[in-house]
Amino acid sequence: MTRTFAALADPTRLTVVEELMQRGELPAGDLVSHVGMSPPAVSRHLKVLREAGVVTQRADGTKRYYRVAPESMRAIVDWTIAHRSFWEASLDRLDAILAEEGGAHNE
Amino acid sequence: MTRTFAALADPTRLTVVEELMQRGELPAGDLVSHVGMSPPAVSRHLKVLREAGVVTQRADGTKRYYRVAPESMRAIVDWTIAHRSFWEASLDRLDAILAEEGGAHNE
DNA sequence: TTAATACTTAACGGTTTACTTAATTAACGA
DNA sequence: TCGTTAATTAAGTAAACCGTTAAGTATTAA
Repeated sequence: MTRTFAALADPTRLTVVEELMQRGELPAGDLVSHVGMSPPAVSRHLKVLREAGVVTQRADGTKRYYRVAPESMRAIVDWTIAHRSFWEASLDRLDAILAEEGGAHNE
Repeated sequence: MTRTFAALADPTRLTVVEELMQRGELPAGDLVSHVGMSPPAVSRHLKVLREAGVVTQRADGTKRYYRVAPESMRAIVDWTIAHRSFWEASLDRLDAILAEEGGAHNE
């Protein structure tokens, strides 16, 4: 889990992941021009994401197409769900306090 | 968002956060004995978590009680939800493939 | 086979991270 | 006030991270 979080802890990598989720699949070159950084730098970031299982690579000719591995996103969702009882309850309580302050009750 | 992920990208800090979510609230000292590290090291980790908004601190006498800020967990949930259409669709498709392979359909 | 394209790996330097022990601050009790 | 407990900040060091340019690999096309 820490490896997944570490992969998303860098602004460039987070941008790449969000771009890939929006566009579906992109070659490394497109990501280079999108993040405005040297190809080697982007290549290293992609390697980190790959080794963390956040993205997968597909080769076609000289191009390497990348896409986000949905399982990795699911892993994050699952982690939050595993501790849902904590933050859900806490936020419900917060909601209740705010509602009471506001003078209204959401039953 | 990267700051939150970075805070959770360290094994010691993730352990601390999970422990705090389970137990609700703990003084720094309890976390020190739980993670088996020197007090200064844990203190620095707690500072990182605090500055990332992942935990909050409450002073009582000489003790500093820590708890997880539910908003930070919610922020992660919201981030996954913002991109849900991507990973949900992808995994549904995967589910469909697996279901077909298994010979069964989950309507 | 030679050249061009797409990308990765190598090598290097500067910054950040994460631990250690030692020193410091703050609150409480005798 | 003095000493103890709880925690933080200071200082120092080794490792990891992130960017660059230069060099290498592989695929396509002339």
